[in-house]
Amino acid sequence: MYIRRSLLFFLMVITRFAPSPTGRFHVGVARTALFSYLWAKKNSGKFILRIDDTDKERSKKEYEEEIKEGLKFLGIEWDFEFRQSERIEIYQKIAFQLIKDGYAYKCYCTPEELERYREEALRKKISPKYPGICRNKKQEVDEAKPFAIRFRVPEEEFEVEFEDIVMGKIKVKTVDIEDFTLLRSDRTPTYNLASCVDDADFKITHIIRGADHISNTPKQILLFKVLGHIPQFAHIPLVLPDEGKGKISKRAEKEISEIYISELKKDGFLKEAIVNHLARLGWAYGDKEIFSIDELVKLFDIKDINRSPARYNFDKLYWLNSEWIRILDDREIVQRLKDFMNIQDEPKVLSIIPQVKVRVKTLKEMAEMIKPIFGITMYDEEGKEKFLKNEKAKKVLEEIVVELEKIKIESENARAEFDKMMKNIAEKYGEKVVFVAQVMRMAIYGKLVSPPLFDVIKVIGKENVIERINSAIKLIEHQNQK
RNA sequence: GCCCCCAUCGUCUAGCCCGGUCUAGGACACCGGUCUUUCAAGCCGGGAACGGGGGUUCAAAUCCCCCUGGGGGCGCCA
Repeated sequence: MYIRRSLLFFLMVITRFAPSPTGRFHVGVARTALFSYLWAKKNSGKFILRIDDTDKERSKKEYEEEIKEGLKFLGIEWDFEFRQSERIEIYQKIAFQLIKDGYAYKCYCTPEELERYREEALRKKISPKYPGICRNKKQEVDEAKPFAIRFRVPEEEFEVEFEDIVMGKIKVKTVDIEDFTLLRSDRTPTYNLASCVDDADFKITHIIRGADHISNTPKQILLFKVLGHIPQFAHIPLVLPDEGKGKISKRAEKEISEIYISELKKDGFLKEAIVNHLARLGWAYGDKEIFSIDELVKLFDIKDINRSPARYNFDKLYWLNSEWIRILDDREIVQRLKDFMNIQDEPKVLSIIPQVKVRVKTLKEMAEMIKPIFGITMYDEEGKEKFLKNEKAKKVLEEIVVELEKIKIESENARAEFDKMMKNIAEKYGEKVVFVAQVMRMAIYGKLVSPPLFDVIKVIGKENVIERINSAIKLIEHQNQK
């Protein structure tokens, strides 16, 4: 499916997200994907997914899968996708053509030699760029020796200048740009070559990528000029980890699993919240905090992105997630809950959602809070110790059984009757209502925390509740015997 | 060492471009209070920032310079 070349084609915004499948899909990468996607959508353009897998050593299929799954989960859909490994011949052809046209040359320096130059330069504290040894060598010599192909940066001293949509005007002198490699000695293309060729071929209008690519841009512009297509650039500041130093990808190998999209999904974060949070990192729209993806498409603008790096902030993500749990329709919540618990009786779950959704921050927590409705698998130890122990608790429970029998749960004023019952029992045993409530909560839910008791009873059903209370009574008796 | 970028509460940010309306606004987090059968949520309130130094100007968070601090890059990685 190739994008048709038409008049529209030249006006259309085309962005791309070009991850290299050499690592997991984390929030930093996801944000650049999101921004590229938003910009394309906002302009009714196209969004391309390009897998930059020219590094065959490090590229892994599993990472590619994780990236795609992550994008799908977040709702970032692409119009077209391809892999650079499928286009190797194209890059090679162009590299050799560039030699013919005088824009590139063969470099016979060995990796070992280059490494030596580098180390020496670093030791002498001078710029470790390629010294241009092969630049003026006769090109036909040593045809049998392995060679790489390097770009010939113009001799004249001038400034390569570009207007970055986010960063503003950036100028770099040609003397500060080295003769970068286009094709390796094993004939595989480097990132700079493959990336520019593709961006030119697919007529990418806006390259939106991380700020770590700023220093590649002047090189690429030189190459783009030769290729005849220069996109606009928008370099977005990197996302910094929650704490500590260095960029997120360098810390990614470490223990922080919360930065991976797949982990966030597993932990019960909603795509709405993640997207919302990602968008607000380095971008704002007045005082507005909650953005749906549709609103983002409308309101987002690359030029409003901040130039300073933002720190990833879990507290805010949690807050946004709880907000989104409340915003989403209860039926939708039930569907999404299926990844976290087995749901046979949907209506039952649905009926308790309103009481649960204000109490949790993630779907995972939500599932945990709902599960006891279908049966107590174990009693909370601390709660058992506190409320399911002595004779008084037993008496209270027995009393509850008797009184509960009298209440018609479905009737109009059942809730009021229930409240009155609790109060009366508390008074009778010289306790506060809290005590009675907690004893009951432990008996029917097995936990110290639950949705309001009356709602729980309604969902579980009076018969089952009484059964559970009787089990709890037996538990107390059993413990007292010991 | 060289190159590029940045700098407002702890964090994300509004304001900065087009100086006065900023006794610097919002949000998260935090701390009080209130409500309450648990836990939350809600409501009310609180503390909390223009990195430092020079200019320019009647007036600077806003413009200029220096310093400091932070980030990124300097591969036959992407």
